Amino acid sequence: MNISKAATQAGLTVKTVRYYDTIGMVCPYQNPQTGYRDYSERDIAKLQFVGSARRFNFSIKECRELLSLYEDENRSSETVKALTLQKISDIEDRLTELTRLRDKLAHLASACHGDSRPDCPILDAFSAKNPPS
Amino acid sequence: MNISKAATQAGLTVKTVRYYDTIGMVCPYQNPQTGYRDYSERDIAKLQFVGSARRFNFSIKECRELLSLYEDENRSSETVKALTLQKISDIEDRLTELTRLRDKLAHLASACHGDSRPDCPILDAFSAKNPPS
DNA sequence: TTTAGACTCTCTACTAAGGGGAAGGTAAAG
DNA sequence: CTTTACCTTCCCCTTAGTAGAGAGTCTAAA
Repeated sequence: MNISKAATQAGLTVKTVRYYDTIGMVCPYQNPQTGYRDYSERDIAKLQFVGSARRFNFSIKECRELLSLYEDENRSSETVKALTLQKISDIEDRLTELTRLRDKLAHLASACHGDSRPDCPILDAFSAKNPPS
Repeated sequence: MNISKAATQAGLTVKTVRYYDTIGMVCPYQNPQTGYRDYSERDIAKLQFVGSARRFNFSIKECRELLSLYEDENRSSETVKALTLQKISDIEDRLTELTRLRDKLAHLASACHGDSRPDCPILDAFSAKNPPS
């Protein structure tokens, strides 16, 4: 199967699919005469798998790990679950951080009258030697 | 003031401070004999300002905008407030997205028994043609 | 059979925001 | 005078691709 059809099937762009080949993640048979890539059903499944995992915020490196587990008939689901729980924990850290950031900004915005006058508590906060925590 | 002291005062690394010069954001006087950068008090204030804004998740481009407002005696606080509200909205979008992601992953993790057996609903979900929304 | 258009290939450069380290000049202290 | 600390520019590396150039290939219609 040609790369554009493979990309469509997997819900990815052609560029991305080609990239996944160059980094050695999903490497199809490549016709030595024409250089054209030829994706098998198994390759498509792998592309779909990686696409899903990426949408779930797993990094390329983590996708590699998941993919090797996906292909390993003797895997233990324990390993996959551990990776997933770690990812959840990462996301929650990021959530905490972003929430705090939003609250601080909202606090500053509410203190700023937002009119044509130049004085502004937001800029004041940014220029403070010890910025508000 | 030398770059390392300037960096310390602003809570940034030397590399970052030098970078802010090369991109034209905070450009100190540079001794033409030695090439050494010499940061004034005003430069330090700008570095601190940018550092704060960066910590508040503003991009370099946005920091440039904020910095020019910071330096503009005739600014209106309206502009700054608008930028801040936009940033808050961006953060909230990201929060929504991450929360949804975490919930999906948590759902998958709870369905996985996580033992030494190979069957795993997480991998199943990733390999599904129509991945779970 | 030729040719136009669609598809593919590789290669390079670019993105954001710096970090790491090399090679070499300068300043301050012993 | 020498050592050490600091400074400079330069280049490569990071993530996860995206954009585009120039060239080769495939397919369908004229």
